[in-house]
Amino acid sequence: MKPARTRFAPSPTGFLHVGGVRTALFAWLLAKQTGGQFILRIEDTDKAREVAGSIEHIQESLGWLGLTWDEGPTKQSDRLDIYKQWAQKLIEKGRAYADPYSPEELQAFREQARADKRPFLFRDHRPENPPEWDGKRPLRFKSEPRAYAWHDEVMGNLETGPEVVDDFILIKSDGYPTYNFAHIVDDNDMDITHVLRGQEFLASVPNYLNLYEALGITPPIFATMPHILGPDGKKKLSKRDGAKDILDYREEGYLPEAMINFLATLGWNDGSEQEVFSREELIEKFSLKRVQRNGAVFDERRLLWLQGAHVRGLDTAKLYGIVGTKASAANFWPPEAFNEPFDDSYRLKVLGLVQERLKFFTELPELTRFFFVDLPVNPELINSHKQLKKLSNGELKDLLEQAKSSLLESDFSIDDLTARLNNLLEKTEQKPAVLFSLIRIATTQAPASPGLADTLAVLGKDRSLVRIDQQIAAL
RNA sequence: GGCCCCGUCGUCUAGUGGUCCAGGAUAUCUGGUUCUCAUCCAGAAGAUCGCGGGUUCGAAUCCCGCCGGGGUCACCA
Repeated sequence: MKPARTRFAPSPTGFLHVGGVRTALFAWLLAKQTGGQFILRIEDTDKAREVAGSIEHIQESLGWLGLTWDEGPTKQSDRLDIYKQWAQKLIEKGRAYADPYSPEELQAFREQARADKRPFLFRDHRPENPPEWDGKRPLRFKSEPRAYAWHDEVMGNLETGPEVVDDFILIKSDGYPTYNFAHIVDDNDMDITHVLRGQEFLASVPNYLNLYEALGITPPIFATMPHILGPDGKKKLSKRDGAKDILDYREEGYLPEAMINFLATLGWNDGSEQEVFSREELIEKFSLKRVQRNGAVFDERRLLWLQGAHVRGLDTAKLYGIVGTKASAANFWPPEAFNEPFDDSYRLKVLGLVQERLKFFTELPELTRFFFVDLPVNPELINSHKQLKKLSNGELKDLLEQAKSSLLESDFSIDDLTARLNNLLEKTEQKPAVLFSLIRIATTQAPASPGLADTLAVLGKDRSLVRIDQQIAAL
């Protein structure tokens, strides 16, 4: 496949949400797959909607996901002269004219069209002798409506009649170009080969096609992405539905690999039954032709599962680097994890034990706190245990004393601990559900923890015995 | 209202005329894995393929109609 030059062209109006990121991802995958370039372009032609800091925020978001750009960010506001030059060409060719109407007059036309239950077309009101364009009025494209049939890599073959082509605005009265005009000039200037964009632009394509012709530009390949849907399965996912800033997922401790896997398989699959993909596999296997035409509901439970799958698949040492160290700008450990005498080796062992039950990283403190702090005895853990609550305090104490005297002799290796725990089972004639539960509760004071022998081995002899004593004293 | 897009288990999806009274994953439920949670394994339940016609020996797959949903008709992108 020839090298593709794709672009992601957000407007700096706030944070990036999953929909925008997925479009960026697909464009990036296409560029990587073909050995082409991925370009970041900022569509800042609407001064009123611009939000300070969003350009940096967008770059931060793409950076987190590893969607690095080869060129840009280029701001459209820096290219005003270029749009004016192309506009001038259109004026000279008689394909652009000044819009003589006031906003109020325009609004009246629209309302009339609405009342007549017909679509509004500006060209129905095209002035016979438009004033010369002074840069203070909007400049409109003089369309030459005709029917179009074109191909969209995702949507397939599309066609429309001439009735949908209209005289849209090229340059606004503030001197800035519209998206409709600027993106065509820019894509041409930047040699963009594939334009990926959301479904909301589909209806405008005939207009663009008409403009491409007037400009003498060969259109790029179009690929229209279906919407990502909210929980109702109908409308586009919105902030109201909980569409979050993509960087929020970083704060919650999601892996960029999991997010990318999730987004890529929301509306795309390779035709096999594979669900978990690495970044490299996505680059290799992605294809626009296999992108769904229908919208897909954003289901965070699927993201959660994928996150777990990626976390489990990671080398523990690598995961350790990701959840952060004391020196990191941010880490996900409970603060006590950095108290004396806990070191990297201890924390690494703890992480190894909780890795398979770790989903997003903000869960790490509740999963691991008891490895770093002697939690107070929680009587509820025994009182609510369906076997332990039947035993008297004397019986419980006796079991713990027996455990203690055996563990006192142990070297706390996994093998020795396992052997001793099994011996205790025989000696006390108790079921694991009783004995192991009791020791587990005594040594962790947590509703859930990794396997008993593993946990004891990591806690070590001193901490384990202190906690057993603590439990005995509380009975 | 015009134009355009879409319609397979709750969700993400496989499927392009027969191997599909529809496969996988997830979510849910059940059982197993010496203790809890998780993982893992096994199993259950879950879709008259939006509806109705037609073409065909045979249709989720092709054709027509309808219904439902969405997008668009901005000096926003």
